[in-house]
Amino acid sequence: MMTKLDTRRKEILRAIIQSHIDLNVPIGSILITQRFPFKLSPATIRNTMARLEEMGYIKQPHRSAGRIPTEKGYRFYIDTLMEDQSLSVNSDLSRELSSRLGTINNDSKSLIREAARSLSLFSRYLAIATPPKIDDILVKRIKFIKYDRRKVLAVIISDEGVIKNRIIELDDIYSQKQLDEASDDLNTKFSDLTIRKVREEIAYQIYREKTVCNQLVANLLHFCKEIIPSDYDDFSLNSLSGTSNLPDFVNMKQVKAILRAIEDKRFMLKLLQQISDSKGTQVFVGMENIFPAMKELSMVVSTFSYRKHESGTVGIIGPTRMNYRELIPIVDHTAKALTHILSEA
Amino acid sequence: MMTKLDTRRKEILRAIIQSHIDLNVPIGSILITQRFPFKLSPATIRNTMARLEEMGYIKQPHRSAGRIPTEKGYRFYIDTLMEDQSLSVNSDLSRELSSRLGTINNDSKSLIREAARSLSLFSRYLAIATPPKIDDILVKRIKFIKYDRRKVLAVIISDEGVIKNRIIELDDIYSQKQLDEASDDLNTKFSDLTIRKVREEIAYQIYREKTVCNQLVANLLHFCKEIIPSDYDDFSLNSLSGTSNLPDFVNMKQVKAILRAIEDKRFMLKLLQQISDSKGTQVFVGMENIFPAMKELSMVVSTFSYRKHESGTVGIIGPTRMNYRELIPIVDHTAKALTHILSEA
DNA sequence: TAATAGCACTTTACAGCTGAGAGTGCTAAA
DNA sequence: TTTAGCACTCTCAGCTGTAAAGTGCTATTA
Repeated sequence: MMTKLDTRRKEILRAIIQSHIDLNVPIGSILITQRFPFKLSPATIRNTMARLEEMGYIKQPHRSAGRIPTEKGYRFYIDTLMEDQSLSVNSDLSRELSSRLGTINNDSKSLIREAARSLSLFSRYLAIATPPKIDDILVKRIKFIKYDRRKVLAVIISDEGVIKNRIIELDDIYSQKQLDEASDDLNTKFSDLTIRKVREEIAYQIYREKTVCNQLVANLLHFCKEIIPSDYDDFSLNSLSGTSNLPDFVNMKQVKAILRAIEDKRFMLKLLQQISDSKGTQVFVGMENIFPAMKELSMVVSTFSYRKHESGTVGIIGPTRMNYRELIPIVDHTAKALTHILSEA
Repeated sequence: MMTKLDTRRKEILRAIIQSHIDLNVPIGSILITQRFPFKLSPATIRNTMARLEEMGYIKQPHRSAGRIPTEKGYRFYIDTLMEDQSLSVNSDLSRELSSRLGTINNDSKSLIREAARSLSLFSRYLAIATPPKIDDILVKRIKFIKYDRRKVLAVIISDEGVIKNRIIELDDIYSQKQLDEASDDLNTKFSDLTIRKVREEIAYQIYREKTVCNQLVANLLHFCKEIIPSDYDDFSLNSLSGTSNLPDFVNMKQVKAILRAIEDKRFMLKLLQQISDSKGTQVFVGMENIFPAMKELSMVVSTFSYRKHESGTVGIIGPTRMNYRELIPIVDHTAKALTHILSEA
């Protein structure tokens, strides 16, 4: 008996949430009886609603209004009530997405940016994408290219291409051959370490300078220290797309909060940390845990991986009442498509 | 007599515009007599206002409201009525700006981004910055670095550093020496041409393939064609900062319009063309000429130059009633500081 | 003759009121 | 256990009246 009651409650909760997602108004008992074939009178629905409210799944904006889902309600809906739609939508979107990403020649930056753009187009919400964490990328080679009397182009290369380059100016004039020797020296030290390790190693080498016999190498080491990037530096790579969709679903204060958050490096760092720990598509309902004043917003986000290394993130930010049933598969699929395209290149 | 009247009208027009900038309300005749020591009665002010309205410098939002400036009024104010403030403000801001830009090591991208950030901070409006047009940059050298069996890193270098790099995968295995020869070959053709010229030249060379004797060179030529950037491609470099300031001065529709415009490459292209033709700081009052639906917005924008080449732009977008007297010098000074820092590196 | 004071008129913004509509909880009956 | 009925609550849109701000016109003044 208890079980039967429970399933009914679940059904009604689902009905309320789906109705609220569709209509964006507080949902009353009569509306439910009209939209769903429960064969129950409004009064019965009301009783159940009262119970659901006690349990914290729904709430009233004010006395004598319909109910709207709480965050707990959405959470429960997403985790256990919502039926998967992944296949039906994909066939259509999948083509479109693939063709959009397919036209980009294998430049990972543009690819990630285009993924964000597509996602914002499909979802009509704000899309964000962050590139893979660079701290864990393996450094393949450090190369110095002479291109003027004293000017040298320093390039740090990983499996995935150029991580960073910078023109440096040396005190003395060196030949390309000397530079090659120096870079060989450095490469034996650093190659196949992660960027994080390289940074630590450089600091250590500089600390006990004695170990470095060659003056040029010592110089270059100091330059490397400056050039070596860190996750924290390079958030310019964040793609966000669809800011023009923003005003549709939020008020001024929220626009402000969102844009500030996204401009803010620390927020993005926090985000990355939260997400890249666990793989797959995740939903954050009501984001006040991560960033205050975003509490009426949700984020659907997924990770993609770039070759074998650490994963980047793509996702959307939208109102808490967004259509999770449609959007979760879209985000999921976008991330998978990204992983696929990036890995085959 | 006519002259005397004219100067009075000018004074009153200035008073109206400055009051409106300060208070953001329609300005009535009594308010003017209170805020300015004209020694005239409100009735006289009213008569003058009626004349100014006939002439199109001010208008009433509705019958029996105070007057607000028209675009023509702002234009006249900026061009002839506004007294320069450049020195007084600078001493303070100049330090702050220099210290902010000074901490950035000479990476032009970050520098431009930081300039936009500072500008948005100082102005409390939306700041934008576009890097120099790349079409007119001189290509210094094209270099191919082998780093795996078939994988080669192609780097296009100008005076200003790496323009573009990309990993390419060749069909055959070549030694670094072969690559060097090939790149020497290409360099004799392309070095010291502008990017635009190089693009044309590559197209021409590919067209009449016979001239190319070496198979490797022919291959690389095709890769170069893909890699060589164009102005239109690379608008990801646009910096905008202070989007969180946006909601303060515009309504939802405008937020939407602005953000869409800025995400839109074509808009930025149009902007660049309009501006980089003439040097110095310019003001666009009411921007509907450039982008429809931005008509209640103005843009103060200035150009900076990166070494001897084409200039980039920095500026702010704000409400038509922004404080031009303060902001024009700020934008102007930011552009000059950028030019200065970029040129000394 | 230019500047001013006075006055009637206009328009907006705002607060307060009202009725319709939607929804609830409770109670009594099926 | 479910349902019908009912009194009650709350919001929303629309209307009204009033105070405030500002104007243009006209008669008067220096």
